[in-house]
Amino acid sequence: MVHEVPTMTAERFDPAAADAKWQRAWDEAQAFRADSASARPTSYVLEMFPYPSGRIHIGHVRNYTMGDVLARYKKLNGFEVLHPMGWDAFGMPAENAAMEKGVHPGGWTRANIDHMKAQLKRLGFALDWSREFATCDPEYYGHEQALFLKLYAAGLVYRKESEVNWDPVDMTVLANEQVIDGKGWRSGAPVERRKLSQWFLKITDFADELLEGLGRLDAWPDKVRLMQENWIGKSTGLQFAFDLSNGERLEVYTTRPDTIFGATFVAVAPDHPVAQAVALNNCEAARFIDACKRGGTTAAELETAEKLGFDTGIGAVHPFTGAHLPVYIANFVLMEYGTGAIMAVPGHDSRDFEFATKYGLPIPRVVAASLEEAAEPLAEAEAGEGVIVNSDFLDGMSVEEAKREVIARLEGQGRGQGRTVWRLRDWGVSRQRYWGTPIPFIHCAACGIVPVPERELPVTLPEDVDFRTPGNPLERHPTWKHIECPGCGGPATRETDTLDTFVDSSWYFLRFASQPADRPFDKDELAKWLPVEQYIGGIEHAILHLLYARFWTRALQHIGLIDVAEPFAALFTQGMVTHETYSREQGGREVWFGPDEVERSGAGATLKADGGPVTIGKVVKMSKSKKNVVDPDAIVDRFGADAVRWFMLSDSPPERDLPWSEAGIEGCWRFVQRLWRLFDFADAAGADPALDRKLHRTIDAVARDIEALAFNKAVARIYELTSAIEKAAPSASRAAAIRTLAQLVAPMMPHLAEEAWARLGQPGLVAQSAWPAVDPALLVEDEVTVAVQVRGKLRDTLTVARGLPGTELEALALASDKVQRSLDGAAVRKVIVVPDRLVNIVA
RNA sequence: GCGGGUGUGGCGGAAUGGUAGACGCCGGGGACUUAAAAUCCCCUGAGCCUUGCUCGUGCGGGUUCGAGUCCCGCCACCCGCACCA
Repeated sequence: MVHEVPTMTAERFDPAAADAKWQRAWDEAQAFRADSASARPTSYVLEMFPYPSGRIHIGHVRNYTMGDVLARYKKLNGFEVLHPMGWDAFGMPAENAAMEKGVHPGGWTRANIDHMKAQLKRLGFALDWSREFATCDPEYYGHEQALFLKLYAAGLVYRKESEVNWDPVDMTVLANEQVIDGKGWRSGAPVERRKLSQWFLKITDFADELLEGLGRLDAWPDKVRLMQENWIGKSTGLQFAFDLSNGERLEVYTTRPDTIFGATFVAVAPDHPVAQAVALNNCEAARFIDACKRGGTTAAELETAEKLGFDTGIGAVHPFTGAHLPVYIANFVLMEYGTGAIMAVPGHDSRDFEFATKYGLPIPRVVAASLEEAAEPLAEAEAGEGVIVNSDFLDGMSVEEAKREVIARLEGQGRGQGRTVWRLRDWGVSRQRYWGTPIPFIHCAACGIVPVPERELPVTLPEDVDFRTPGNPLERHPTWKHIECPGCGGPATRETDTLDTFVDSSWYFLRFASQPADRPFDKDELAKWLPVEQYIGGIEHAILHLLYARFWTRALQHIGLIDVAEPFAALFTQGMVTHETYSREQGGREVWFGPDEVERSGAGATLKADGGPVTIGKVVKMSKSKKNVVDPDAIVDRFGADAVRWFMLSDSPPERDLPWSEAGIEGCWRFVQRLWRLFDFADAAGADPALDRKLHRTIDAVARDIEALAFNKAVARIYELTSAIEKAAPSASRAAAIRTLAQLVAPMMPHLAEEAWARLGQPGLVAQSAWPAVDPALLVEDEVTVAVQVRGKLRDTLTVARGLPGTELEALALASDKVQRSLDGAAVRKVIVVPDRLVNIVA
């Protein structure tokens, strides 16, 4: 597939020439510039902007190709389309590069952006580059600082001393969301707990709204909505106080007040004040608490962790029965959730069951399938629905009735009240890093925390920094942080923490839509574009990025800066690009080879270097360690942008993984050439009604498939139409079909489409043409094939005029030889006729 | 453990309860060519007693004239969460 022939011929499409030519033509025509003043209906198509790591990954190519098809299609349909691109440019890798290679994070980042931008340009994406920005541009992060100060003024930003997740390798604080199985999401190092003063965003103020809003995001994947719902973690229940035998009171929280008569013990977290108090005079208790703290926090350790408890000897008085329940310190109770203390109901909670079994505590049943089964023993905790039993005044009630009754009674006693508890915590945004947005605050010994005055924004990063020692270079910088207090004029210091980079990506879609110099955005201009009509990206952002972006949007709406509540009307999460792996046992270990080191034939594969066989392994996500990566530049060089784009859209549904294969891309390359040859035809006269129908059905189907993001189906339709055109005899219909085909493939193969459009003598750019109109009369066939079944099994088919009455269809079906043979003389009992589709004869 | 998803030829996958396997890849056969590449045509779920018949959408049941599709019960794999009271 080497392109020795540099010129375009009727027989051969040359992407090396065509791609650059049309990319230049689009640039010169500013074909994809979004005009906020346009009178057309608007459409905002957005793909998650990339982190400038150095090179575009094939996953980016898939993501951006999907968005591009949609954006181009929308434009053909008369929309003013906003399809922007930029760079999520702050973050750790730039600092790592600075530490490893001695380069400046800014220089490293900008060089990466330049390279990746050139890579994206080669793929011919219909992007409005005039709106490009990087989040590390002082203009961008300066506006971010202004927004942060506005949220502060509105009481949505606060500072508190708190125990934080400290990553000892990256030497920074992590949000709860960035701790995975007790390890840092980037470094993988076990996270430590430290006390630090941190900046927080009050996302919990919006917990209810964020949860409720999910219900209206019906163009989001259910999976993502569910993940966010679980993350927000709303639960409703009862908080009430037990009187303790030592004269104190103990607040507990439960979601199952209906099971209160089944409570047989009370448990507190090891760091609960009650536990701490006991430990003061009891060294055995202190030792137990210490042991609990040493327990691991990884998933595996938690799963196997035994339920352990320490009996404090204190009794808790049951509010209804007056019974004294033992109070335990228990390792499975969390201080961070609820009140850090629980009423334990072993009969109906699996953890309590396990604990009670171990310590020989009673396990009464208080919920049963029916009143008759009140005495049935419990073999395991039953958390389901049922009727309340063995519970005094609750007996016979449903779970829901009993919950209401218990809450009402304890509220009446002034002992407790109904309460909603959330799993969601406030978002800690302080990072002890250099390469991020400086948090615009000043610490003054006299005035305390002072916001940087707006006229002094942006607070820019100093250029002269040193990365030879770990930690925050801003902290060590000789002059940067020393400043006069804007309040009292005395000596003060700047905040040296920078913002979590997820803040940068929480409002970039607003800045794309509107970018005045003096403000973050213009409210009226935003109203023209927002919400994003279609957002496309990876499932890995289902919680963090998407929840934060939703929060920022709501917070900005709350303070009146914008008029939208939800930033992304529709969300699509695309699958990964995968590739088979090649390996060989060598010196007792598995050695991996890249696709370019291997010769792949039908059944097997050999290593180019020595001709020996290699094992073809599983098709998995592309990764450096397995060496199963393909480089976008290399494949664009070989096959051109259109074949690569076509591959990205073919075969696999876009939400599933797409296995890359050499054979597959070669097939796409052949199709590009096959299409090209089709455009070499002589005009002819005469109609071809069958081809007309095929064409219009294809236009209609491709449009619906693109709108549903079912690109693989659109691709299949285009293959079918191409075959039909190839087989058709020359006619005016055929000529029209070929012209229309150029438009149908324009969103997917824009370069070939432009070249063909020009070759056919059509005016202007196909990218700016109008999507072909469908003639509804041509969507229906005048002949249909009807299936004829006997006892539900296919025996024959009939080709008849569409709309043939059922009685006639039935007669034709019964007259069929094949039907009669199959019936073999049996009496017909019933005939089901579905006009234009099928006849089923039941004998 | 809880929650969610997926399961269809050698592979990626089509299929408003109505002809299972569209379309692509791989493979096979043929045409063209001195030859190869490219291109074009045909075949390609399995089996059999091959005008045709039987079986076939993870497994077992069910509803229906008719089930890949709906219902019940399993199995396998993938993803998310993780002692959240």
